[in-house]
Amino acid sequence: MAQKPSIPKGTRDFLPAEVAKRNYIYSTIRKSFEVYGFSPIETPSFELSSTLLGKYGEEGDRLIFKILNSGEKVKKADLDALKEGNLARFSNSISEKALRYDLTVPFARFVVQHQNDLSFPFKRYQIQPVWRADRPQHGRYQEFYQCDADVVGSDSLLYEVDFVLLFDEVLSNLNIPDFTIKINNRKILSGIAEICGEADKIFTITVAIDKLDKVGIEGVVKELSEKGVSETALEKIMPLFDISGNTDSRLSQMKEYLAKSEIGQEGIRELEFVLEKVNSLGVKSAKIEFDVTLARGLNYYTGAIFEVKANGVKMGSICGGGRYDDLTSVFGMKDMSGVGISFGADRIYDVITELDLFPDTVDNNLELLFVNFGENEQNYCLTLVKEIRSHGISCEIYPSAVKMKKQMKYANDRGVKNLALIGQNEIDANTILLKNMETGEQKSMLLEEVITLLKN
RNA sequence: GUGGUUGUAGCUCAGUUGGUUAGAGUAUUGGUUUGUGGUACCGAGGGUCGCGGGUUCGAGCCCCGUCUUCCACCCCA
Repeated sequence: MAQKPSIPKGTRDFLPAEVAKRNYIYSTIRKSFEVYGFSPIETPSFELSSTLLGKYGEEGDRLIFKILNSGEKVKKADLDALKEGNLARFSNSISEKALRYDLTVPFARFVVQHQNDLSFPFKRYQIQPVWRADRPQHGRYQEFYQCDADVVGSDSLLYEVDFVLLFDEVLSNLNIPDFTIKINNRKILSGIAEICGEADKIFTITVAIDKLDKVGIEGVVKELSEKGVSETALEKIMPLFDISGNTDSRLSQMKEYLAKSEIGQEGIRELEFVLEKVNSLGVKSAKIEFDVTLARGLNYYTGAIFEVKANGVKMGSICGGGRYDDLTSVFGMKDMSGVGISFGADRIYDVITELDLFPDTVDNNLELLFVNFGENEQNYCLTLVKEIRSHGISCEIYPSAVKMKKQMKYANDRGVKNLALIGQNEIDANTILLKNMETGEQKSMLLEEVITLLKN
C-alpha cells in the first residue's frame, strides 16, 4: 500500500538549488565569524530536559520538543500525574531528553562542563539547527538554523561593539540593502521599572512596552493595568511615550527620565559607550538605532539587547542577541559574563529571496558533461573525465548512450555549463568538441586547452 | 496554547442547487528529428478528490473529527 509522502509541519526539504543558496549564507556568516576571531564548536541536537527546561520562561518551556523515552523506560510513566491533570509532571515522567531550543543555553552548559579545557574569554561560533514546537507562520519554522557567535568570560563592552560591527559586516556582505540594528539595554528597562516603583514587574512592563509599535499607547496601558501594574506606576511610565527624535536626542531624554535610577544610568552609560565606538569606527550599511521598546527575546539578557530588522520586507527580526551575566551560574559557574548574537539563517534566506538578491554564481552547477555515443566512445571519455576531475573541474559522462536529444535536455535541466562531444572523428583527431551550453558555440580543442579554459 | 483559513494529477488551479466515466495549463514520457538543447506539432501515462467517520438512492461538493497550509494572537530567528 502506497503511503502518501509528507513531512512534519514547519519542516522543509531543500532542493539542490536551495541548498546552494543556504550554503552561500552559511559560508558568508562563517567567514566573518572567523575573521572576528571565533572558533567553531558543535553540541548535540538534543540535551537532557533538565538542561533546557526553565531557561526560557514558561512560554519557552511549552515550545520545547520533548523526546519520548524509549523501550522499558516508558514504564516510568507517572499515571497518577496524568489522572490529576498535571501534564508537566506526566511529560517529565516519560521524557528525559529534549531537542535544543536555541544554541545559547547548550553553549552555557558546554562552557561549564569544559571550563578546564577552555581559555577565557572564550569565543565560539556555532551553526546548527534548532527546534521549536511553535505554530508555523511566515518566516517561522519548527526546524531552522541559527548561526551564533558568543563570547564568555569578559564583561568588556568592546565585545558589544564588535558584535554590532559583525552584524553590519555579514549583512552587508549578503548585499542586504537596508537594515536596522536596534540596541537597547536591560539596565535601562530595569531603571524604568525602578522609576515606576514596580521593580519586580520588570518583565511584565518590558513585554508590554515591546508592543508599543503594534498596539499603541492605549494598548500598552491596557495590558499593563490588566497585569496588575498600579495607577501611580502607569503615570510614571507615561513620560516614556513622549520620548522622540533621533537616537542621540532620545538617549538624552532617557537619561533625564532615569535620573534617579542608578541602574538606569549605568545602562545609559553602557549604551553611549557602544554607540560612540561604533560611530567612530563606522559601519558599511547598517542603520543603528536606540529603541527603548526593544525588550523582546529571551529573558536572560542582563545588559545590551540587539535585534536586527530588514527594512522594506514583511518579516520579523532576522538577528538577535545580547548580554547575559548569569547564564552559566545555573550550571554552577559564577561570574561568567557572556554576550552573543544570532543570525536567523532561514529568515535571512527568505529576505534575500524576496528581494531577489542571490548572486547568480551560487549555484554550483556541473562544469562539463560528456555526451555518451556508445561503448567505444564511452571508454575513451572515461579516461578524459578522470584526468579533468584531477584538475578540480566538476565533470561527468552521461551514463548511457541514449539519444542525443535526451542527453542535451538533461544537460539543460541540470544547468551544465559545457558539453564535450566525442565521436569517432574526435577520437581519431585526438580532439574534444566543446560546446558552450549558454551561447551554443562549439569549438574543437585539445584536452589541455579544455582544462585551461574551464579551470578559471 | 487561542481564533480563523486552506487541501482536487509532480506543480498551479477549474469543477454549477449534491447527479453518468473529475477537467485545463504546466511538468513527465514517446514520436516528428538514430551527432546537437531550451521553440512548434501529434500521441501517452499520471487522481485513495488530505485522512477517518456520518447524512443520502447518490458526496469532490453537506455534517463531525483529525492532519496539513496560510493568517491574526501568544511568543519569537
